Amino acid sequence: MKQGVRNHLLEIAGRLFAERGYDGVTVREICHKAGVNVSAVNYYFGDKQNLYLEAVRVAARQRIEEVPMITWSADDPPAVKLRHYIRNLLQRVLLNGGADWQAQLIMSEVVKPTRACRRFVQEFVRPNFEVLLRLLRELVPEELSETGLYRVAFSIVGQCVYYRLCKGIVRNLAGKKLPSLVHLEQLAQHITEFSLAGIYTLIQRARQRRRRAQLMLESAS
Amino acid sequence: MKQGVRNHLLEIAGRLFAERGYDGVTVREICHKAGVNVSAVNYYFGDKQNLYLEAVRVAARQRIEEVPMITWSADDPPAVKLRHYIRNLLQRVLLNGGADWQAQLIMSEVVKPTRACRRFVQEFVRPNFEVLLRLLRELVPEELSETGLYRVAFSIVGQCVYYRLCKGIVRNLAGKKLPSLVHLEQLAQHITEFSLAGIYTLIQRARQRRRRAQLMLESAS
Amino acid sequence: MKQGVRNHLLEIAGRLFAERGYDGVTVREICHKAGVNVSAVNYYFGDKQNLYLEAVRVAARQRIEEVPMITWSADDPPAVKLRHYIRNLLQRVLLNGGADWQAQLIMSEVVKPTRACRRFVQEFVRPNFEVLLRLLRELVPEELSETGLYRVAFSIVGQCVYYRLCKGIVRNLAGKKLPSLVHLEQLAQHITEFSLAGIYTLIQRARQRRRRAQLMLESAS
Amino acid sequence: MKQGVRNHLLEIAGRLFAERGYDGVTVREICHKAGVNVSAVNYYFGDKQNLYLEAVRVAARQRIEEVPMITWSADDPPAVKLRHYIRNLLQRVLLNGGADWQAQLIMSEVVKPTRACRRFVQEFVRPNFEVLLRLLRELVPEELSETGLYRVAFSIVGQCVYYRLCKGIVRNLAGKKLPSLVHLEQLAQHITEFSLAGIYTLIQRARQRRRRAQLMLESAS
DNA sequence: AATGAATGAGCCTTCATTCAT
DNA sequence: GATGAATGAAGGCTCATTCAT
Repeated sequence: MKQGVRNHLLEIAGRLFAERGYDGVTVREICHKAGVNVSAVNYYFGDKQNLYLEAVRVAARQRIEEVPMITWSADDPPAVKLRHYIRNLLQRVLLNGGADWQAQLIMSEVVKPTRACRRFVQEFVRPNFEVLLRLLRELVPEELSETGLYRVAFSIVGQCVYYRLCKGIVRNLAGKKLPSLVHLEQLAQHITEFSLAGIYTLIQRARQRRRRAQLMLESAS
Repeated sequence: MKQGVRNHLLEIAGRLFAERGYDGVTVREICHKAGVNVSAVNYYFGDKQNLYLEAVRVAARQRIEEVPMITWSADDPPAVKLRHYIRNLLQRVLLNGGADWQAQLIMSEVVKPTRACRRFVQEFVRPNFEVLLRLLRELVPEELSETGLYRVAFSIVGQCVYYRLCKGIVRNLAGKKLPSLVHLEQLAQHITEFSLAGIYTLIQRARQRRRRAQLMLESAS
Repeated sequence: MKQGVRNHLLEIAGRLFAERGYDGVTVREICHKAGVNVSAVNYYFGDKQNLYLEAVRVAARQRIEEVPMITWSADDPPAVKLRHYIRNLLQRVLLNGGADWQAQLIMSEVVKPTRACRRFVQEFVRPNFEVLLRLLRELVPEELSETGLYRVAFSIVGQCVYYRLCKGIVRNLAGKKLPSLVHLEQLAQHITEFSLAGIYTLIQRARQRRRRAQLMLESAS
Repeated sequence: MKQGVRNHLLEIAGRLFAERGYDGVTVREICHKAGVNVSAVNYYFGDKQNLYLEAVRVAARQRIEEVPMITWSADDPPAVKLRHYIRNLLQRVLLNGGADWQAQLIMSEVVKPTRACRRFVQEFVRPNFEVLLRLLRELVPEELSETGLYRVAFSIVGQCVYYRLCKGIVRNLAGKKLPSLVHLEQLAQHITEFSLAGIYTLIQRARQRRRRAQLMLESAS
């Protein structure tokens, strides 16, 4: 029961921070809505800042637990792995049930990292990104430059997180089409296909370049 | 010189708002940094809120003036138009020179619209989006559903705005590769190719579906 | 001791409000003079307005407690009742000891009711006035019109409250005679006699009018 | 036309000050409603304080001009003079047409004199009061003490000014009877009769006291 | 003579935080 | 361990006033 208050506080605070931002929420309101004393925040977390930090941390941890990184069998074809990765990312990013504030909170930090969270956020994002990079390396052998690889990775991630970051805009532009648009499986399918097509084109183009270079080499010899 | 103070105030305020958000900036600081009186904000704009609103408006207007929407000749092939559109969007979104705060400010509103700006932002975003939709309709004839079309549009926009929205993350993950990554022309080229590949694939898939359906129809007759 | 600060604040604030009016007093000064924090007013009363309202309320309540409405025995002659009433009103209205600000504050509201206090003041004044009306009805039977009755009542009240409302003027005009002028018993005696004389005259005049009317009636028949 | 602005300013300001008090009115509003520049008040009057002072002065002067003190023929019976005096006072005090703010403004100062106006107000009130005192001396020969005389004078003045000072209360208590209650002639008639009755009673009582004293003197000799 | 842009003191209030209990 | 009364720094804003024109 002791931990109960602390967790309850984190839950309430996270939700409010996600909704209205750090400055948009007062300690009083958090405590009031949590049904505890005004100084509970300071008592349990020392600081409003620290409460915020903890809330983000908890949000991230819970999100990861709820949607753990998939583990592939080594012999899965890379294209399948990519689909899994994308669906995984979308799951983390898209709303699911009542814990939407978690994604919202994390995204706020991703977009504009607080000084308190900067390192934490990086440590949260980087591993996921490196998994994606390794995965893409399997798809696109040595033909593609490192920079090109990063661009592909960002293209994929960008498509996914857009639905969360610009949620308000998407909702407004989509209108009645919204539910079918953000349908998880279909969306994952779309982004995967769309991206794979892009990747294959890049590969072909790289191959063409290589062949052409070889031909020029041969004709030159 | 009369307009000087007002504009200077907008410049300073916009920069700070973009950096630290509405609540993260005090009127006092704005005025101090602008080298004018504490009550200058109230004098010129009546309100902190109104100063913010005006700053966003100015940012958007300036951004549009600096990077006006391209006008295509009617006989440009759609693929070329798309490249133009994407480069245009990237130009608006990516940093250029000292006026980076403009894009930053607009993006903040796009991600989480203030009540004061909600309508304004929608009126700012929607027209651009509809240009894209019409453009995509030229590329993907009747084969693609409306929902599919929206997904493609969002995929394209998502890739572009990602570099701004997650600027901090991109910078951190890219490290030394950052400059070459965000090189405007190359980036526009990449996203265009990547997206066109995706679009063509969708078209082919749609055609295949149609043929298969026809075959089944013929064999059934 | 808990209530101490709150009450002290009410005392100080009431005194100052009575002296210099609502706008003439700052929250800072109130708190400073009360020896408490600047935000104590907001803490205890939420609002400067509310502090004022409460101060007026307290002043009225205390005044009523200090000088409770007299209760007559039913067989007291009306003239005696009137003397009691007048002395009672004078007591409430005239300065007594250190709590002069209470009467002052109430009178300010009577003269120019704040929107916040309007209803409250009416509810405070009306009952007292109706007691007077009933009392006068005992003195002046059906001979006097309702309007005439009200005029008498206002004449009585006017004489009493004058000493408070125009206290400054009275003090200045009276000079050294002030203490003997505002001597409670003598003043009550004066106003009672003065008013009773007026009332009796009105009654006689009314009776004469009635007799004359009767005579004309008889002579006409 | 030059004086026009100054006078217009005084008119507008007086009206507003009477309505909402010194602190309840801003210089900006006065100037705005007068259709002149923001700094006109400072230009013409140097000060807000000074504008207020002038406004009160003007109000008093105009009031005196509109309702000049009556001059009696020496052989008017004192009772008639008193009726004139009372009607005169009521005229100055009661609302008449659009210039009600003048009386209101003067009364505010009478009730609570500003430091700026204190002496001025006294000089305005005292002469009128002394006229009344002389008049009463004609009615009540040496029988009445000085203090008694003052009490009578205050009783008369109190009845008159009550209708202005407690205008709000009177209006509220009187309800529909208000118009007939404040009818100038009738009200003057009432207060005169009421007061004369009181005076005569005092005289008779004084005479009785004297006779009794004489009788005791004679029986003692 | 008259303007109005600009000033800065000061107001009420909010808020995170502390400290005695 | 937990409370909540009390704090004081700081915030946005209003307002009378000034000064260059």
